[in-house]
Amino acid sequence: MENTLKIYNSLTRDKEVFTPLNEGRIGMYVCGPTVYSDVHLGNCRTFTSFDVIYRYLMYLGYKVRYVRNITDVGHLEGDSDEIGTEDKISKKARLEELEPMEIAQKYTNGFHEMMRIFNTLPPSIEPRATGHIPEQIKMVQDIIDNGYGYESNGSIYFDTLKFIEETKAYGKLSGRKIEDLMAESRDNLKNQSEKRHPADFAIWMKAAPSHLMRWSSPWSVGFPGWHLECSAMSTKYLGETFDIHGGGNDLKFPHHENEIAQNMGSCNCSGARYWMHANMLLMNGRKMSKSDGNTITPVQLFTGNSPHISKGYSPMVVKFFMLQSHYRSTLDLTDEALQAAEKGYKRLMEGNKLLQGMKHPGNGKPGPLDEELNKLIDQVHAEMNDDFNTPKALAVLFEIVTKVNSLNAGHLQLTDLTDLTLTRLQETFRGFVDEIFALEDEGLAGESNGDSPMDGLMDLIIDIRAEARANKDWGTSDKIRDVLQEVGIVLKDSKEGTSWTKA
RNA sequence: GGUUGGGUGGCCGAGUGGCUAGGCAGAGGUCUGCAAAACCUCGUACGGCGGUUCGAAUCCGCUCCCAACCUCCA
Repeated sequence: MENTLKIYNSLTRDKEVFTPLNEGRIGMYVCGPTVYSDVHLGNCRTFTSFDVIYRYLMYLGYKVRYVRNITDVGHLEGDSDEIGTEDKISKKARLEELEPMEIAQKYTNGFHEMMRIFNTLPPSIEPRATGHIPEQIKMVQDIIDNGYGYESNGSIYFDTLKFIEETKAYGKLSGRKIEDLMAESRDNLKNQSEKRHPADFAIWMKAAPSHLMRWSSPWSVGFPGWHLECSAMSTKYLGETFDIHGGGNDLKFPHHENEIAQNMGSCNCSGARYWMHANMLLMNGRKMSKSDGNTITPVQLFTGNSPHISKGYSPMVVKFFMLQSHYRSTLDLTDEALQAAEKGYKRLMEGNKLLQGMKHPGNGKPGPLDEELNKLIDQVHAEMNDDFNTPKALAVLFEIVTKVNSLNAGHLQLTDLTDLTLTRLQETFRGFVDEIFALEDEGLAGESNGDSPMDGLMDLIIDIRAEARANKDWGTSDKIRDVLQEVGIVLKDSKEGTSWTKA
């Protein structure tokens, strides 16, 4: 098993050994949401994936600067680049009769709240597009100065055709063939377009009179193009060249391709060295889409208020469900799969709790079991090092859970492993559950510290039931068990006694 | 039509030349007053057709099907 970190680089379509630009430090940029409506569940998957990646990089000891933007201007509705096409934020502002910035703030707040619910860390820097208008104007100017931008009726377009002819550096990320792009007829444009070529894209747009969001620039009162903010802000906070750029797979083209072109076009520098793309969350085998009803909101998922699911699933169950697939694979959300995830999540968390509560009796001897456990510990790290393979890492953790349960049930003996191995096991498991996957324990089970009234109460009830059982008073004993079950508490009998968890 | 990635046992989902993925569901067993939980055992799956190879789910060719992107979307 390899113990060096490998990352699949979309740019080269290959897994590569990861080496940061500056030893010990990593700059990572992830394309954040456009805040014009409630968070989409797919966003949650992408940002949860990158949160685990962020956390794992830190777990490995790197100092990571994680930049994730908020796009609050420039993202147009429908077929873009035409004067008069509405900005998503502006449109929503008009519909809700609010200031554009109120819209941006409202949905940014909602986004943050959802990210908290999924127990993800905030990024180191969360820049907003509207907060970086001067930087974007400067980048437009640089692109013009380098000959890759042209003005047309107050708007500035990126001259993709010229960029392709001179650099051959367009289309690599998305696999588009340059010939195909160039072959696109200029007739496609008809007469209404200001663009010279269909592949050109706006980097600065002159604002229509009705447009609510507008800034002065050397060319017109207007606003920056959609792709520009990421190029400008990643450059500002991470430098002209940085380590990792991430985002959803659907941003690969044209967004990321254009970002690269802008970086090259403005400073002739390459931008990100490793491009990472998270794949789509599907439902019933197809991409979630609001337009055809094939969608579910995070809140609906939690409450069960949706025709697509039979009941609600907690945020951590949903997160666990996501971690059970690789970030580069599509994931199909189904009710059955969620039910399976719910049970799996509980098994994992119960296993962790049992393991953390174990005390080594001393006199542990190394042997086959000890060796096996140490192998598993190495393996779980190796799996994560292999392009953040969370499903495989989880599979290894489940193998450890089986061992832990066997130890607990007395089928295996703690004396067959060393004190050190138990400590390693506990640290590794805790590290993965708490620090890397960041799965919170929603069970609220009877904890060993037992200082809440609930714990005292449960101790009493369990004690009474134990007495009844000792007296073979099965009526009382079963009544306690059944009634507790009805209120959502499950009793678990074992040789060591009885414990409880919330159902 | 072009680009990219897929089709794995009942479901979800890893795996990329020989060696158990894992979770859930299902069957049998152990334990238990009975259950639950836990543990043990079990399915021998890789779209189809050819080819390469001692050996292929894994490589090559053909073919069928699916998804995403190509227009805003994580």
